[in-house]
Amino acid sequence: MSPSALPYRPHNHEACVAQALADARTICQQHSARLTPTRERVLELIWQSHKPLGAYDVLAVLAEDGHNAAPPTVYRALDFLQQHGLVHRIASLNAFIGCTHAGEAHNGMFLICRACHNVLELTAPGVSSAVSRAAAAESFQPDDVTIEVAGYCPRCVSEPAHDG
Amino acid sequence: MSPSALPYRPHNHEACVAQALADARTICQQHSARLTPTRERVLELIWQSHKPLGAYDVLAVLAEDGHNAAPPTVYRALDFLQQHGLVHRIASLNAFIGCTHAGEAHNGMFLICRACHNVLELTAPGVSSAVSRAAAAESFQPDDVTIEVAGYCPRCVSEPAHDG
DNA sequence: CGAAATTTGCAACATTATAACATTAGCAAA
DNA sequence: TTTGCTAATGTTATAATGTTGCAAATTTCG
Ligand SMILES: [Zn+2]
Ligand SMILES: [Zn+2]
Ligand SMILES: [Zn+2]
Ligand SMILES: [Zn+2]
Repeated sequence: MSPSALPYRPHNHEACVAQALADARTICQQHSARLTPTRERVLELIWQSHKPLGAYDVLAVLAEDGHNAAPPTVYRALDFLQQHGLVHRIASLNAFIGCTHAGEAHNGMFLICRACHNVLELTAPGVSSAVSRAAAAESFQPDDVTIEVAGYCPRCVSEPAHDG
Repeated sequence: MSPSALPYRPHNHEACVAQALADARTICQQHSARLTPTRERVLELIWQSHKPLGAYDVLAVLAEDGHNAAPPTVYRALDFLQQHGLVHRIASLNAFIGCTHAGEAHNGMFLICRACHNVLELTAPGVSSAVSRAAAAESFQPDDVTIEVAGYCPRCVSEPAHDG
């Protein structure tokens, strides 16, 4: 494994974005869903960093684009992207982040840095199975699992803060 | 263990409330914190059922009480109660629920029924340790862990819905 | 008591999200 | 090509949730 996951180290982030957009096109085609210009632009904005973006942040950038959009436009695009597994909503932040496992069946777990605000999405099989067992012990049938861990990323535990 | 956890079966719920309030008094005393009438009333309202209650729901009941409260009153009371481990906020619902492990060190995991809206708080050591391991594998230092599982409770998997 | 700290009241405001309805774009059958 | 259908978008307004700032009241403690 890498010494440090993507969000925490310098990398060619344009490649992240390009890959995400390419994956999105493929997935939407497979789903017979239309990745319209607005939807694609919103996805691109969400991917502009590894930090989650609020719906109104997206809205503001669209406004800079000259796209005179209202809140429903953004929320609809985000709903669409969520539906097709391209973005996740982080409940504890009321914000959205690009899915790094689009297309794969996965149960995301999010590591949210309180200092630099980067978010790392993990697939943690051990966690998923532990949750399933705990739910099963109560005869509870899980449908959707939210796991969000706030704390400090490897870079920020040592140094004060990184906005990278 | 019981065949079915408390929220899912008929029980003397007044006893739940009374116990919660008694525990709260003890805990606040230990913390040298003041469980003022407003705070106690809010805690009682949160405990009125095993379903989470929104801040504005609390506000509405206070209004019925004749207590002319504004949002900050409720949010401050809720903040206080959270601070002392007496209630939890459910991020995926923007709502609050009484803590069933007040006073004990614990990492809550919440089973949220989509049909009857009851919430069961569990202490799941297996889950906590799996989360810790997953975070450690990324050199991430966890601070606060949110685990919320939406799905169907034992009663609602079979029958259409229970409001109990 | 009287100063300091905590708690509350209150008004305004900020942020996040949805409802309702009109309009337009994409696509296929007549 | 025209018609008719569905999905997508535009538009306006509003709902729901949460915060800031300051003044007044209450409690604590010397
Ligand atoms: Zn990147
Ligand atoms: Zn960080
Ligand atoms: Zn009960
Ligand atoms: Zn249920």
